[in-house]
Amino acid sequence: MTETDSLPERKRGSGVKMVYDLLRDEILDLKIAPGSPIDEVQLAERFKMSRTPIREALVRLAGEGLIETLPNRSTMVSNIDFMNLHTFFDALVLMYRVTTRLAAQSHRPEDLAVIRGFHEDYAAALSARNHIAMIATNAAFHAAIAEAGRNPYFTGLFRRLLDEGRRILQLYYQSYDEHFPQRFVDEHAAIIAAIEARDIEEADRLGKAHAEAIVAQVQKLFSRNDRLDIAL
Amino acid sequence: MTETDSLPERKRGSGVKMVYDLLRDEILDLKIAPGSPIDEVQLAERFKMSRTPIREALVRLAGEGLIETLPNRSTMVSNIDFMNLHTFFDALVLMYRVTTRLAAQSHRPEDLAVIRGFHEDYAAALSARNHIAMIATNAAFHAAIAEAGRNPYFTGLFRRLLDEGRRILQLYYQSYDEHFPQRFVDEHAAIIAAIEARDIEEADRLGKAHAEAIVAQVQKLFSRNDRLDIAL
DNA sequence: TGTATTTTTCTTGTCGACAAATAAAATGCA
DNA sequence: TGCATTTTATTTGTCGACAAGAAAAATACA
Repeated sequence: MTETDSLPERKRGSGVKMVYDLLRDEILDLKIAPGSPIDEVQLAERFKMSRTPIREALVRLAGEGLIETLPNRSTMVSNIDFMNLHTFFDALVLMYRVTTRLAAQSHRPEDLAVIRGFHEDYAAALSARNHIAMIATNAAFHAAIAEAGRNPYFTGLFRRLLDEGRRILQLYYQSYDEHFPQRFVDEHAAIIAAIEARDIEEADRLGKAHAEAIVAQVQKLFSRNDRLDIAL
Repeated sequence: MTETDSLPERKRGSGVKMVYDLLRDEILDLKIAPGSPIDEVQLAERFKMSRTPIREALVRLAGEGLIETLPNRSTMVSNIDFMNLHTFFDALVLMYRVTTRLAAQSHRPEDLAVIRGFHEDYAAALSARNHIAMIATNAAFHAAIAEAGRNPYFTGLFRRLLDEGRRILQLYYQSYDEHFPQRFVDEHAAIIAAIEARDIEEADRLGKAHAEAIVAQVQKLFSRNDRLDIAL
């Protein structure tokens, strides 16, 4: 796997960010399975740098709860907490509602252009049956709505939740294999309309319904496999 | 300042946590002013360890937004974002409401004992006019309520908000100098009663009112000093 | 004297090496 | 063979040193 550039010239300080970003994506896209061991030395030689910057990237990931560190022993990708899935979804639904409300209330015209952009990206990703792009653009779409609500704290919290949810959605989408429902695209369109009309209650209602529809399907999926895949 | 233990025997891995905890408290209790520079070398000799574990602690703090790092140049304690205070308070009020509601809904008898314990600690700290203890016990009180709601995600988010708010509350309490209002204690008692009665709507209402009362007073304080202390 | 350029200084970022801690393997013993 | 104990191996945590980058100081030049 020679996926690092050949020239050893690297800008001072860029290594940490590169390793962090890459590992983060690999974890959230399930390219590295939950529970997988992470070896500092291996990463160091893979990226052709010392263990120090690798370690810094790992400390950051641990701070976000994406990896877990057993003192003096090993570090591994965090497991998905299937036991408490519903608590995660409760938080997600709440944030969907709050951000959609705020967007309906405080958005500016230029925000809608950004939101529509991601909306189209999502539709395109769905047509192309590209799991990873669907998840990324869906998150970008909702994050853009949160941004339009103009509350940095909510936006920050929401982004964290969306990222955490990437792994779960990944499993969900993988189970489809074919034929994604067009419904999500339509719901997104309806949410945009409500925001543009500054109809706060309608936006809230749609955000809630949208989130709960997703939650219901994910829950249904996992209630089937609960006992089988408990390790993954 | 010889505040580190004399024996050089330190358990492997404990240094990072110690530095992290200590710096964190010093920052949140405003013992280190926002904007203050942080010198790795200085910390290293203060704690009699190498820069490596110091650095790891700083990376963690940076991950929480408590310090900011200028690439290749310097690192300093983050400034309090006075411009966006209201967005922080909106988030805080929401979390007060949500956690109080959930506690009223899902608490178990043993939770109430814990909550009451912190309630009494808070009352004692208020009588003793101990700013720092008041803030700590107040946060512990509300965190205990969140725990009783049995949603780890909400609890985690809420704790982060409460910690972030410690610096603001610190300024707020410092402005009192004397004579703290008994009202907060009474409001806490009312919240406990509503939770115990499992009266969700009342708990929500009280949580909202409690948060908004604090917010209103803090806002009033800062609208006075806004232009003066903008640097701090 | 005032400005541009070089030099110095100071802090961070990275490295290679070593020590501690734990798990795994090997050994001893009944 | 089965179990306890010692030895080895592997991985993490820590260290001291050095190099890069940027600001501050010093110098050159008009």
